[in-house]
Amino acid sequence: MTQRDTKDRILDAAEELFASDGYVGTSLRGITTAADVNLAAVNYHFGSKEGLLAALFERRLVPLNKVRLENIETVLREAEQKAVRPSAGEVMKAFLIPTLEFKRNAPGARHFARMIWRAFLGGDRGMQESFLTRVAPVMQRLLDGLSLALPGIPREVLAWRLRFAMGAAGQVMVHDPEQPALMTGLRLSEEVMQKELLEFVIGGLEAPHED
Amino acid sequence: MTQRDTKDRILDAAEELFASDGYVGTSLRGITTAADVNLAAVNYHFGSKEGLLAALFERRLVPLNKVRLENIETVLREAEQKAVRPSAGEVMKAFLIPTLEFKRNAPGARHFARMIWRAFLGGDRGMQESFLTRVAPVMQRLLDGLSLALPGIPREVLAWRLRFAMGAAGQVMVHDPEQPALMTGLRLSEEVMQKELLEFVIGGLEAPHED
DNA sequence: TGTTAATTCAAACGATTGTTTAAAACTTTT
DNA sequence: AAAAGTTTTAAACAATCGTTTGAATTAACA
Repeated sequence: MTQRDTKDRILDAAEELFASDGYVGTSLRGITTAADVNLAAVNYHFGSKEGLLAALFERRLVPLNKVRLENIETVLREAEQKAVRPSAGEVMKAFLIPTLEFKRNAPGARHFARMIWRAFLGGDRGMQESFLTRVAPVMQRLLDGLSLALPGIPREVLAWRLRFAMGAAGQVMVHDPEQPALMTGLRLSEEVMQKELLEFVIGGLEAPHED
Repeated sequence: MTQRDTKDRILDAAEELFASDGYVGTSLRGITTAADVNLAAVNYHFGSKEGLLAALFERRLVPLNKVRLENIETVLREAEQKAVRPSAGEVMKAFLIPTLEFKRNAPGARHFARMIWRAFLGGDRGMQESFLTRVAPVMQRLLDGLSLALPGIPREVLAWRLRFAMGAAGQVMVHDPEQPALMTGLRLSEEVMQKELLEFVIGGLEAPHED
């Protein structure tokens, strides 16, 4: 089973390099050297550099999105059964908690998390497209949930608040404890940091709205 | 005065291309073609591609930072004179309003704004460094102001909340109305969008904090 | 074990990258 | 108007990019 070995080694090296140097900033030679495989292996196993990127998305994002969507649906279903409104915090946690866990747990996933959020936050062009088409359905349901939770706030406004929340969350996702800090005084543990993110995001989502 | 003409044409073309394709994703040939100047002009006038980037920062970021810092100092000084605490909203507005205005007003500055926030949000490596060293002093004073405004919240937590706020603000800054939207239902005018950002950010900064 | 298929390998492909060169064209100064 | 300085130009530089090739090697099946 050298094949699966080679493919996985390439995927692992690629997501680490894509995360730190970006898609265009990473060369196939850099990847194959890090993975200790032949240069041609990428084109043999994945067809092209773009094919490699697609395989990375398939490996991690698809299962993650499945969990996130299920979580959101569960919150919405339970609220409906009890005939109460879900809270903005519940809805947002249904999305954010698996997302944050995903980054914290799997060691390789951490790099993928950085890569994916760089794409979202406005990074490489090619990445952004592959990424957006895959998360769009999750975002839709998330927005549905927030609409239910905060009926006093127009949907367009909520769409923007959701995007703001994503921007804030991205700061945790792209944060690398090993890298020099963006600001001094950012020395919180990952867990505390994530609790703080939830506080901030919920505070922002539920902020009073005037027309 | 063909010289100044050439330099400015290069700067204008560069900030537009850097904004949409990133630093590594943009070639000098693309820039010089768009600027309608000879390829060698970049190296002649700016020394190198990196020198061009530095010149871009110098042209826009330095004066912007000056305004932002003055605004923050004014808020802090006035609060001190009145012997009251500044509000988190006041402090944050002192930074955000010139920032958002900067994007909205100058037509070329819009591209620079996108470029700069892409750098902050985790884009190109070289950009991030040039950028961070220049905004660090502004961030420090901003954090000082927030510490005054919200004495009940530890400084490390505030540092993270500030970073979250920057992540949220980045979503407005990188937003391009001409580009396909990240989510459906994001069809607000720039002004409304900016008002919403302030609501969200202040709500997040002032969110209740538990240890 | 012999045959076929899948994988790895070194080498090269053309295209594009940032940068340099030296002559030509243009300005400014004397 | 001649000289000196500045800017523009076309051409080429070596380096690197993603991709392809065909032979060498390994694995799977008969």
